[in-house]
Amino acid sequence: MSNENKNTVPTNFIRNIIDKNLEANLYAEKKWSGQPGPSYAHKDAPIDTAKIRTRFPPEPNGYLHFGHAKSIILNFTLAQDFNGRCHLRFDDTNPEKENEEYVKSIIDSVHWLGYKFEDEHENNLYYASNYFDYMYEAAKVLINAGLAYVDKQTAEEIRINRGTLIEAGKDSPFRDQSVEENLKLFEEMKSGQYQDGEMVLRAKINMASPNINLRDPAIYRIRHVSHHNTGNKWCIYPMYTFAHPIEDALEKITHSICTLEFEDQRPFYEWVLKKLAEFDFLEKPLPKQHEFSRLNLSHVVLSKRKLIQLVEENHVNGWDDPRMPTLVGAKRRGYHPKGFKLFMDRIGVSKSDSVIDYQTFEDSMREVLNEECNRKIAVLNPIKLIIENFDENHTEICTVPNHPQKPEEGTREVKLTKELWIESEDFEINPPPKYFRLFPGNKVRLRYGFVIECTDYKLNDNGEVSTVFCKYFPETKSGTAGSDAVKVKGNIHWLSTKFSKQVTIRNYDRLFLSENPNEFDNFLDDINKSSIETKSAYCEESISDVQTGEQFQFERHGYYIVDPDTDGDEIIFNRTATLRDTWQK
RNA sequence: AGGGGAGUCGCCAAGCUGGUUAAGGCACAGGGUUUUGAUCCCUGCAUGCGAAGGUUCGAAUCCUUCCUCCCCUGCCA
Repeated sequence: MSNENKNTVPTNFIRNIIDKNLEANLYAEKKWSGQPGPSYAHKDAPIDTAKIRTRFPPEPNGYLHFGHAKSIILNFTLAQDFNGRCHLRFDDTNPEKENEEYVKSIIDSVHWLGYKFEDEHENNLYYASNYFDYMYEAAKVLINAGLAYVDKQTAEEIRINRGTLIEAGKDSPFRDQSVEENLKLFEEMKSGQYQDGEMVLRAKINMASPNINLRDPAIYRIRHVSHHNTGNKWCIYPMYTFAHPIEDALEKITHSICTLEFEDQRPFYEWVLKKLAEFDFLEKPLPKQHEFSRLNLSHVVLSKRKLIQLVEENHVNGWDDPRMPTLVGAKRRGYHPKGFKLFMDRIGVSKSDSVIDYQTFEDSMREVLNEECNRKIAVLNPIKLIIENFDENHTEICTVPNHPQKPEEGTREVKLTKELWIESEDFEINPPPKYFRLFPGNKVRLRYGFVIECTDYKLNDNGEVSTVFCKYFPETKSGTAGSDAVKVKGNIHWLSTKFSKQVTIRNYDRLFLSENPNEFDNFLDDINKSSIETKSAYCEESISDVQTGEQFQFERHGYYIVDPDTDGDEIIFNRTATLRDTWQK
């Protein structure tokens, strides 16, 4: 099936791996009972109808950001394209940081991107915390096999004895404790007889391994903390390194895709699965971990810590501030799910560290917004235009297409009168070279209306242009036979001062000035002080019945979305992106 | 003697079981269409694949050495 996609979607190393795995019939006998579980739960189950299984495994300890979008889109499209399934699994093994608010937001964001993990056949929404019994069981399998032990060293001692990057570690004095003793202590850990940090369960591998992750990693710790899902049932919690491979195996994941920093972890991931399969706790085929490089975007900060700081120190207005690179922020900004997908297609998936130009992201959004958005007229920086030879009691109806490339979207009417608002940038007293908008003596077309010629202008007390005067050519009405009798290069938009509505505009710009804000000692020093500009503007009358979330292109300006702050009296628009502008000043 | 990764056009990225002129996208530059200086359409854009050697009729693809960058010493994920 990837053959069909080769023309549209570029291939990547993960697709190649899956192709090979499928050719090798690796999953031909993989069973799936419909519910995650160890070998005994799947033993008599039918062959899995899903050709592959992937998963998106967020920890519910924050809001999803653009980097997560890359992972979500990767995992879900892989599942779609290869006739598989993608699970949404909350990796909630650390009760201290996680909560239900994040769970809800993450589910919303995945849905918003357009992905479903549940349908009439399967509900693939899972929680690692629902596997705690299995993990406890798995830990005992390792203990019984002499492959795990309870260590009473302090955290400090363990750290010191781990050695360094270039020196081997030292064995724990508890490393050769009997299986019985380990079983007893682990049981006591579970039943709450010890304080946080008093002891820890460790895998017994090799304290001299050059890979530090294999120097007897901790796999269970004591935390007397209530868990958002399991409440007070547990006071011991598995570590990510131990829990994750088990979660994948229980769910029969075939391809466990994560970012590059987990590469060193892969040997332990494989160790856990191999051992648990040896003792029949898990059955083959086992999941395989594959790593790709995480998303880096110029002018954007994506570290969870920094995002939290931006919100908590009020440098932005919350997680869904349209300037935040969160998915809730993106939604409010007007960035489109289809734009995210196009963007991901464009940047590809590889293992090399890369920084993508923000422009690539923004341009992907422009491409889908151009397609998706109907047009409206708005005057953002108004000055008055008076048509001297126009009857002041006359209202001329102008027919305006809703989308120039999509006639099926229909037309609407806009009223033209003697007194209009036009954009102050569309008039110059002394125009720069090649300027073809309005200036004294020049002709332009009032878009969808008449050709006019500038006759005069008036300044206000500050010396700024306040009013422009012109005459119009009645025979040049757009859509009529003689409309092109007078040729003009320029074409400007306008709104009747009588028939227009005042709205509020929030023009957003990038939050950080530098390409890489992370290079600053304090990234906050790089914040763009003018990343938001709020102003009042005029919009055509047809705007009055819009709903929150509706998006438009304001012709010759950019893409705008109706903000949730909108209420009956005041319509608020957020600027998603400007139009491309090749007319450089 | 730490280990694990990565280096192909300004930014991404195919190709890498060696074989005609090194895909494609974005950006950029020209041209065309256009009642958005938007969109759209055409054209151009690496004798070069981190560097140097080597093997070969032939190397981005194989070998050797070197250079640069990223990740790893949480009872975080």
